Amino acid sequence: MPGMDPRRLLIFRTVVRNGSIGAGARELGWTQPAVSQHLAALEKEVGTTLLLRSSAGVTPTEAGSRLAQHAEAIAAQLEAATEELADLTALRRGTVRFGTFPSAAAVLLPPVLSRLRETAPDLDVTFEEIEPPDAIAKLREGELDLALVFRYPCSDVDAEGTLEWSPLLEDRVMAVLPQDHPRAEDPDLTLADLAEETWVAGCERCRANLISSARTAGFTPTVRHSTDDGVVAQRLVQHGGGVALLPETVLEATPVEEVVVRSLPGLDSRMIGLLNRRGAQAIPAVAAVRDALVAEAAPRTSSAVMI
Amino acid sequence: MPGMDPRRLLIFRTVVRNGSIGAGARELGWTQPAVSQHLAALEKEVGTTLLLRSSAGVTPTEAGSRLAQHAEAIAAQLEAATEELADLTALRRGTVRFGTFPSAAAVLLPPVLSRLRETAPDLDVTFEEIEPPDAIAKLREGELDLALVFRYPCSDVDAEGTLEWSPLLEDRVMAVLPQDHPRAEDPDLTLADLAEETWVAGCERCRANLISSARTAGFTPTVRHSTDDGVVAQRLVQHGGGVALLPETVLEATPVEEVVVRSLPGLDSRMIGLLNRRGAQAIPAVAAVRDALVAEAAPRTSSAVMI
DNA sequence: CAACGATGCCAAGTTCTGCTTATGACCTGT
DNA sequence: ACAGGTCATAAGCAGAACTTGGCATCGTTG
Repeated sequence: MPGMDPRRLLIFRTVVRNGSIGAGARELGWTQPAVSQHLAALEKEVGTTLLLRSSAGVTPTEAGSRLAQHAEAIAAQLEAATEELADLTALRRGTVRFGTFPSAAAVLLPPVLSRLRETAPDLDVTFEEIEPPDAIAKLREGELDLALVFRYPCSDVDAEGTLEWSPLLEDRVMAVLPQDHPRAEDPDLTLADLAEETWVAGCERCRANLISSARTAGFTPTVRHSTDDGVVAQRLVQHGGGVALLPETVLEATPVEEVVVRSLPGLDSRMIGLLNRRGAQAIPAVAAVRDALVAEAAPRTSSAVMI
Repeated sequence: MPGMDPRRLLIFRTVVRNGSIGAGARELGWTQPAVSQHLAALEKEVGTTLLLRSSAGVTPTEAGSRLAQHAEAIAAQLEAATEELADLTALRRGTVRFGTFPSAAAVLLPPVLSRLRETAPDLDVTFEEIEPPDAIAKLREGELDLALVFRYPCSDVDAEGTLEWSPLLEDRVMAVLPQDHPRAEDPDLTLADLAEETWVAGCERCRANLISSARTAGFTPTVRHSTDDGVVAQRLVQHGGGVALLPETVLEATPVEEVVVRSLPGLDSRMIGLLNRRGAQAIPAVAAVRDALVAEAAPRTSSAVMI
């Protein structure tokens, strides 16, 4: 770090621009001796006379004019910095790197983006489909600003730690049966009644939820197929591949007519929410995206948790 | 003036470069809370969160990284400024605008310039022939850094005021007679003996000196010709145009064989010296030129006045 | 799993920077 | 000669800012 106080450099600049110490002091809102002392200190710091004093004011020496030029450049840089920061805080600029899990990408994201185009037109939102575990990693490494993730009650509280979790809405898990299933329309159907079925499991974490739910219902599911694609899962069910548990948003995003969707007692919901590094909510651009998401999620479920 | 303390900006920069507040503090030679407080103040000043804190250190927000970039630019500018100043004080750079009166330009200047080429090869000396009165004006206006001027004892102390005078050497005034002058070789010749002669006067100030000297010798000279060119004056004397008073340096610079040069009692000397704005001696480049001139002038006369 | 080491923040105390007021010197112009 | 401009210096005081000490949190390690 150079041994020159940059504040004094700026003071020096205003003095040079004004042609006299007193005038510079007035512009700074200070008294003349204050500025005079600063200039003396600056000259001591740089070890050279910068100004020739006379009763008519001051004129810079050669070293003084060169230094004043540098000071001008620094002042301009400061000006630019404050302006850029103002733009960032006023959302006239800013980028948010946003990651969401696939099914939310289909359902929630488009309206949110269009909402943002209105409220913060100059905000750049770069968006990425990403599974929750990877999202957590990327958030930690600072490669992502905000992530829309889901979590099942059974899942450990994750390694939150430095991350911040804001629940958005509850995504009910539904049972999906083939149309010709004998109890497809049975109003008294429970999860335990499906103990002997073969199952189509979803992604790894959805499968964990299936197993957890089944355990509390008293059985261990026989998993025949595994896919994290909602359509594939439903088609498998449709064609007799088994039964499945799928979240409501997935079923809403990619409805398949030829299957029966049932809400069963004892099925958990998964929570959909936002994840970000602790403190990132303070970043205006991030907050803007969060607000848009909250506004979009609110009407979707009465049990939505506001933040 | 932007409302952001540039020192804090530099502190912020070192913290970002180090990845943690503590490490930044160590580099600055401070304690961690000191830096922490500065960062908090900076964030308050700009109204935005700049760093995301974690137990692993800090990572800049978007605003933080942009600001850090500006801070880098400012630091570089400061670095460049200190370097340039160091060059100026070390005489690795620098320009001196130097003015001298004509006859000195011929005699003193060439050796001085060659001397400077050795001691300060990267020093720019721009040189200008200028009469003392004009030199004073240009010094006042800051268009000249240093001037070599002469002054006669009779001349008022000039309007020194804000200017600084350093005597260099004494320039004796000599009488110039035609070779066929009846008393050309008379060892007892005095100025009073030339009362009835007609005179060739020099420049305005030299003429003033002639009149002043003549008055103390008891007569008023009859001036027939006037010229500020030393050669012309001597030629006029040679061809019977009259007698003249000319400074030694002029006679030395432009010797004319066919005249007789006499040192007479009661003739004043003119002082040759340096003039500069008060305080300009502190400028290294100016001091270098002055030193070279002093070194050059010293052997020329035993009565040289050192500074 | 507990302890350690790293990170950060906060509160309180003390040092010292830095601003003000007051004064004096100097040059300029009337 | 004096009034009005410039700047420097000295003394005093307030607030900034650095330090010390204590604590919370997180990640790692034995």
